[in-house]
Amino acid sequence: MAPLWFDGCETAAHIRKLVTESGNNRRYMTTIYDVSELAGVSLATVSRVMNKNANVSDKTRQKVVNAMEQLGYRPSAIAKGLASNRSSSVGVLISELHGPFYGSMMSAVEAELRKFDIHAIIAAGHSNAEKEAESIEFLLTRRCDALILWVESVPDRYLVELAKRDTPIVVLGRKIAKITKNCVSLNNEEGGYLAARYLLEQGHRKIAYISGPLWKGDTQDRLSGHKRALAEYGVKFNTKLHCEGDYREEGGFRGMTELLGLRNTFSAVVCGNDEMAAGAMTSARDAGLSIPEDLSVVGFDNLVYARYLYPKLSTINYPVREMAQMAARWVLKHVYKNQRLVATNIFEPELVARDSVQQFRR
Amino acid sequence: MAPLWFDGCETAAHIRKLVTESGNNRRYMTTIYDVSELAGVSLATVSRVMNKNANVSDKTRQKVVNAMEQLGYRPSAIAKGLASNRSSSVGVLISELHGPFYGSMMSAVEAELRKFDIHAIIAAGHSNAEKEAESIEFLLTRRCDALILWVESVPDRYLVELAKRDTPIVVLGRKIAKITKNCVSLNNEEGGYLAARYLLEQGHRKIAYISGPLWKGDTQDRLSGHKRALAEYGVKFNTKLHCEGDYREEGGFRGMTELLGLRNTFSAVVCGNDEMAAGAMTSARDAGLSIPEDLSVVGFDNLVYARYLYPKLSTINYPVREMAQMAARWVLKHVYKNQRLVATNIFEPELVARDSVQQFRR
DNA sequence: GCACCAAATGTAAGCGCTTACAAAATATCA
DNA sequence: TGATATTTTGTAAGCGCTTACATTTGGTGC
Repeated sequence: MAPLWFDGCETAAHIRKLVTESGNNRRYMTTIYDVSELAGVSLATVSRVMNKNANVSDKTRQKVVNAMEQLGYRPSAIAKGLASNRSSSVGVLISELHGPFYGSMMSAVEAELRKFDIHAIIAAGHSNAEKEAESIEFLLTRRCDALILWVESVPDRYLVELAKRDTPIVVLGRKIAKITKNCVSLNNEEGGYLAARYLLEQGHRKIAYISGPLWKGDTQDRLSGHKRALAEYGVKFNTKLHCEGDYREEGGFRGMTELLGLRNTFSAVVCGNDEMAAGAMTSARDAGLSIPEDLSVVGFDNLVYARYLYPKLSTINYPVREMAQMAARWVLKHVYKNQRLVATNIFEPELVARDSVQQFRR
Repeated sequence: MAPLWFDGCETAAHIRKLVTESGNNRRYMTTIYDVSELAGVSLATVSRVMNKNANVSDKTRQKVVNAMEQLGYRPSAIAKGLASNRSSSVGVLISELHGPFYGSMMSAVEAELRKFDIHAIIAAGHSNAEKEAESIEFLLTRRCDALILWVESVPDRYLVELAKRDTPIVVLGRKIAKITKNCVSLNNEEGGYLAARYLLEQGHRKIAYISGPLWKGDTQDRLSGHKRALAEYGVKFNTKLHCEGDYREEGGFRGMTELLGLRNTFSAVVCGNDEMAAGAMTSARDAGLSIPEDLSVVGFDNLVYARYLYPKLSTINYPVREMAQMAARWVLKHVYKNQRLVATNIFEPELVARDSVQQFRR
């Protein structure tokens, strides 16, 4: 019969017994303690062989490795994190978990970090200040060693404050004056400029514009680049040809439908991003227009599938993958002291000319 | 002068002092201990107010909440996990972090879990047995409370064994005989059947097929559904019209190019998924064919962007979101004891007829 | 053989929480 | 009012690791 304290006092040690003795159902995973016991060494030694670093004789190491194998031991990242004050994970905040743009970003960050056995903990901000802040809180709670943030709604000062706290951050896709060193961003103004200039060069003068939501920084930047190009060619920006979208296919579709409904004449349209371009093209075609014969269109982002659209979409390349990789490297360097060179903070967009734009002929 | 042990002995208590006294750089986040001290209550009480459950008087609760606020306290999920043997996280393994299909899946799982404050820890398996197993190990290491797995390469028996261990699993998109209760899958055979039958109904007889990789289970199932439909219409499956793809746009492009190069005649093609359909359409158009006039095409998956392709793609609906949600609910029910009903294990595909298929006329 | 040193191993305290149990405070009722 | 039941609070022992420091072991050179 078990001693009196046996019932109430469920320490891991007892559970160990229960599990082995009776197939008890309580969840219990092998610990470093089990390993040390089986191998006949101390906890510290087991810890040493796990972390590869310290001096352990081959004989001992072998004993430990065998014991681990035999027990199917899996170290607990949780316990390790608590003891070492390092979680070996970095928080990644993006707007949505789906969507080609964020997908590439996430994928690139993850790939870069994983090379160094760092894990990305991913959260979605849904382009909403409250949810963004909440997700950041969450990541902090998870004790990430650093944060890579693609945030659209939270104000600059919030990020500036955040940067002062214990967890290093890098802000992606946004340039904030007081913490430029923590920012990796794109020259959106130039992108907007390139798109418009391309159309102007092809002879277009009546150019419609389906922008992203106007409250977003990148929307504003692209728009002002757009205007700069127009001005350069002496074309006045016509607000009737401007329509606010949502950076999604639906928005592009609706935008084009609206633009067409107004009986404006325009020979080309630039869209705030490729997804909207896809939607806009569908709408234009529904209205009986052919692209690019009746309407030229240029997008922004150069998503993987831009070249599978019909006609293949001319667009502005957004080097997301490179930027995401850069963010990851920043973290690797500054947080994990991996000495990689970090060079660029601001990336430049490029025009990718494909088949959706035609020279203007009247 | 500080006592002798002060230098070498960096306990959190000392760091607390160092940080406050000298702005020392060591990372230190406020702990439950700081809160309890400021509020003038015990650790247990603070823990109680955090977990909302137990009996705490309003007065005390308020003191604690104030202290937390004042200190900017953020509980450590790591410490909590260690102490409670629950990480409040479930591991999600998918093939790729990018791509519209997995994006939807991930997004749906995350949304469902988040309602209950459970976090998804996401990992990629890259359709490669070794990496899949490695990722599973990783998630186990992270002490996830459950695993939701979309795995393609790891053998059935591996999963059967895994299911016996301490961490509950649910397998998505794959049906495994010995653990059907843990599986949420699609009737792929029926999907393949529906796609082919649709074409046959429209009068097509020479039907090409660009499948996914043949080693994948779903590829096989769809293919056999395809053959079943052909047989029903007395059409012989022509291996010369079959081409193995990779479920990606590139594969569809290459597949179609190859098919066309062989100078076969066929009036329609069914593609293993929408991404390949997009690639195939591009290739066909490059070869001067119009769709659907010269070639009808049907896809599989019904990705969000399928209806933005040109022409709008006819395809088979794969209810990923619903399935992902179901997997999440399974976990919520069985692991977190949230009493939601779980009904379906096998989902049925449906034909979505749009514009990429035309009645056959010779 | 012995002193000495480096390498190998062990000891034990601590990471920030949870939780069983004990103790104290308050409410309830005769 | 005091005895008892109930609610609120505190105490302290873990959770599975890391790591500073102490101790042991096994070579060296003389």
